[in-house]
Parts: sequence; structure tokens; C-alpha cells
Amino acid sequence: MNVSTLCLAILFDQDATGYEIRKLSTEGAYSYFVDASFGSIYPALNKLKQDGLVTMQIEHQEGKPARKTYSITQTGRRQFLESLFEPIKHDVIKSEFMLMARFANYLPKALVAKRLKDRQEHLKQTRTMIDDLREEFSDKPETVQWVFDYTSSCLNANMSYLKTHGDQLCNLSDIETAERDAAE
Amino acid sequence: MNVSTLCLAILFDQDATGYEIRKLSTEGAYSYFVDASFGSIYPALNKLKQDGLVTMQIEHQEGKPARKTYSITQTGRRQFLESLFEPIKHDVIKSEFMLMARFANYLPKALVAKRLKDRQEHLKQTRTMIDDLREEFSDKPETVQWVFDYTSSCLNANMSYLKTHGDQLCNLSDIETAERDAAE
DNA sequence: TCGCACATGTAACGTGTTACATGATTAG
DNA sequence: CTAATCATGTAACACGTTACATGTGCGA
Repeated sequence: MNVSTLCLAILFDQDATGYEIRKLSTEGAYSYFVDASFGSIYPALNKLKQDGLVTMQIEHQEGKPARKTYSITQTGRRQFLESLFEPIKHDVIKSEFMLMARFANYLPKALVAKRLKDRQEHLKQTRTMIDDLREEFSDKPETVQWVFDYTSSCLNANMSYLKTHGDQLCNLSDIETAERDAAE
Repeated sequence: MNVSTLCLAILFDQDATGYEIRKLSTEGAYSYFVDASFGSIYPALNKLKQDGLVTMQIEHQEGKPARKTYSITQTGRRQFLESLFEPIKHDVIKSEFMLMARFANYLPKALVAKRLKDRQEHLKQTRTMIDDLREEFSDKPETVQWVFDYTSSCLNANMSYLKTHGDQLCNLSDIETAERDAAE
């Protein structure tokens, strides 16, 4: 999913500024899937406006930069929906944790333990966020809830595995390195 | 994880050509996490050689391009392992399926059903691949098994949810659009 | 008063993909 | 005979990030 599509998806059911779109994509409702930055959002929004897929309302503010609120147009809605008909790619997963785990036998126990703890913490936070969002979006179409429930369920399974098998990975880590590290 | 790191990870316990590295990253043991192409692998390998992190043995073959087998050096091993000590990023997930599901209420039932079926099929294939690899790598360190088991477990939960809740999403799809499509 | 949230935008840079060029062998 | 597999490599391109530039108002 490119940044333009992300913008259309967000604007589909709410108007927003570039700043807000970025917030939603890094901290809010869409942050689980994407993570776009200003450098890509602002140009994308300008292009979408040129193509007539969104409109912009400027709200001038003294001293501050003008607040530019974008709204999706009918054309934008249609084109976005049409794009969903095109063949989709399979999920892409990039996990540095998995790479680390794969080589845990060469790493000190303390490091592996910390990584496991951090991951569990982050997973928990993400699930809390998803569950909060589910509440917040309770007025939105049920498909939105479905996605949150699905995600939450996968997150639970993931956490559950770490809870029951995390220690196992720890015990496979390189104890000697850990001792050497402790001695230093 | 950049392509150089991927190469070092693969070469860590086996020699390989650029061609083989690509196969491993798109179809083999590493394909669940990454997907690198020739255009990035060959330059990366050359750079790693320049930096003394890998060595290369040329095997000339009549008519064919020379087969260049790369091996990791002690320096390469050390540097790779050291890189695992650096702070890691959280998992990155990009799912076009989730985006589609989020807007399923605007899409015809037939499309949503097909996407669900395809996803379930792909998930199943991935799990089969992971389980096969677990067998194949039974002589490798136990950490390797741990990663496969963890992945397999998450995959199972994912499949399980789709099996029990997939129809629900289908029923939220836009029936009228489906009928319109069927009429065409 | 220090830093953060708000708010927009550009230029340089990094990283990777796609498409092309080249060519033998082998399985269907 | 045609497509796929093996095998390497480059150049153009796409896409996105990081860092910079600019500036106000508010809360600790």
C-alpha cells in the first residue's frame, strides 16, 4: 500500500490535515499497518488534489502556517474502491526479533530475555490500543470491528506463545557469553 | 533488515551463490520474513566482499556465467552477531487484505469470499512450508526450531480465526453490488 | 524557559525493484 | 519447440525517509 492509497483510505470517512494523517498512521487507528512520514504525505496530498481525488480547504491562522484540511471527492471514493478490486499482495512481515531469535544461541541470555520482555510489552500495548480503537469506532461499519477483532485475536495467540515458550528461547541462549558479559 | 544483513544471515551457516540466496529469500527458509531481488543481492554481495565480510570462490563453467560461491569470514560472523546487539525495530506488517476487509461493506460478496479463500489457502501453504522446513533443519540449532514453532503457532491461530469468523466478514459485504455484478 | 504539539513543506539521500542484456541446459 | 531453471550483472526508476527550514502557543 503506497502513501496515496493510505491517504484516500483515511480520508474515506473523515476529513483531515496532512499532520493528522501522519498521526493516524503512526500512532492512531492505522498505525498497526503503516507508518508514513511527512516527506511522503504532503507531496501525495498535493498530487491527489491535482488529480481531483481530494479537495482542500485552507484555514488561515495568524502567525501559524495555514491549516489545510483535505476531503475526499466522489471520484476519489470511486477510484479508491476500484483499487480494492485489483489483485492484492500477500502480507509482508519484517521481523528483526525473529532474526535475533534465530541466532539466540550465539547471544547472551540477558539480551534475549530483554528482547522477549520488550516484545511482550509492545504486543500488550498494541492489543490494548486495538481494543481501545474498537470501542472508539463502535459507530463505524462492522467490517472495521471485524478487522480489529481479527487483529486482536492474532495478537493474543502471539502473546500466549511467548508467555508459555519464551523461557525456552532464553534457555537456548549462550550462557557463557552471558557470564562473560556479567564478569566485565 | 537490509539485504546485506540478510546475506550474512544466510551465509552464516551455509555457503551460497547470489542466485541461491535469492531463492532462499523468496521461496525457501527465509521467505516468510524477506523477499530480496537480484538487483539488490548482487551489489550487496560485492560490497560485503570488498569489506572483507565474505570471500568468493569462482567456479568457471563453459558457456555459462561463472558460478560465484560466497562464504562468510570470521570478521563477517563477528560483525553480523554484533549487529544483533543493536536496538531492534518492532515488526512491520503490511496487509492489503486488512485494508480490503476494512472496506468489505463496499465490496461485492464474491470478491470478499475469494480473497478470504485465497488467504486461507496461502496461510495453509505457508504453514506446510514452515513445518517442512522444521523437519529439514532438524540438525540445526534448537533456536531455529523455536522460530519455526512460534511462527507455526501464530499461523495456526490466524487460520483458525478465519475458519470460524470468515463467513462473518462475507456477510458484511455489499450484497447489492454482488447482485449487480452477477447480473452483468 | 525549555521543550513539545501544532503545522507545512523541500531537498538530499538511501534502498530496493523492474526491466533489460546474455546465454546454456533440461524437462515437458 | 517452448518454457523454466540456472547464473550474473547493470541502469533507470520508484518510493519513501531523514534532516532541514520556519514559526506560534502552551504547559511544566
